[in-house]
Amino acid sequence: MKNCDEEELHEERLRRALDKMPSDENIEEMGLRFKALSESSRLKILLALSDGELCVEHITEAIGGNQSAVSHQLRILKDNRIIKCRRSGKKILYSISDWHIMTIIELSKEHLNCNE
Amino acid sequence: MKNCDEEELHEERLRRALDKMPSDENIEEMGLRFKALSESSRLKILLALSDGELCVEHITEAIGGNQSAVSHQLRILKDNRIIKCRRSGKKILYSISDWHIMTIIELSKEHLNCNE
DNA sequence: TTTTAATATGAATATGTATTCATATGATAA
DNA sequence: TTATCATATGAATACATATTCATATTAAAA
Repeated sequence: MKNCDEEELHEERLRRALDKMPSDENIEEMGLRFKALSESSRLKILLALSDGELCVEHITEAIGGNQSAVSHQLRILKDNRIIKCRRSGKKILYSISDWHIMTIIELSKEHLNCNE
Repeated sequence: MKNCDEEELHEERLRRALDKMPSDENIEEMGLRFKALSESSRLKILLALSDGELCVEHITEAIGGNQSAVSHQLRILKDNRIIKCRRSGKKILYSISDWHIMTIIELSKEHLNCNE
């Protein structure tokens, strides 16, 4: 009966998919990166930094909300090595360190604007 | 003093970044998409489906865990219009509907494997 | 029509996460 | 050294999310 062929096709597909499935560890890490991009405030921070480094005050100004919340989000992005920081006088300047991530954000931005 | 120029440079940068900042609504939507990719089980489901449609039983087999958990995650992916489904006999076959998302996952997979 | 197979759903629980407030830190300026 | 400015941190709260278990749904088979 027809279902048997389909069944075999699907099993074959499943095998292929499992073969090229990344390790649990890698999948976990991919998930963590996407999670870092899953909150509006963090996305805004990254978009604000895409033209170059900014101090916390300016970042706070750019995304609205209070300074403490921004600092907490900056920490998450830094812990994920998506941004880095350096001191300059009294200010701490943050900047993008992982440009792969920015590529992904740009891609996603394009898809959103052009295709939906 | 040197800090003044830097200050102006940064204000200018901030202005430029804000100018090309997507709307809150768009940023929100980007965040939602990334959130859908932020859990290992969902990523695994999408990777498993990247070779073609599969029924829930096979998906469950592919990612481990129990059927109910998989159904819940399938629902989230479907609500986000990342996957779709159709019935075939007794089975419900799920498949990718948003190939943009798969491009993003592939990109992220490459970055993970090659550059870190 | 009744039974069975495959999947979906709801409630409960546990865990994770963002935000706020108050305060600590740490470098600089006085 | 002391005071001040910019940022970071911790605790508390409120909200979101994943997972499990038990059960509902629905199409197909008997």
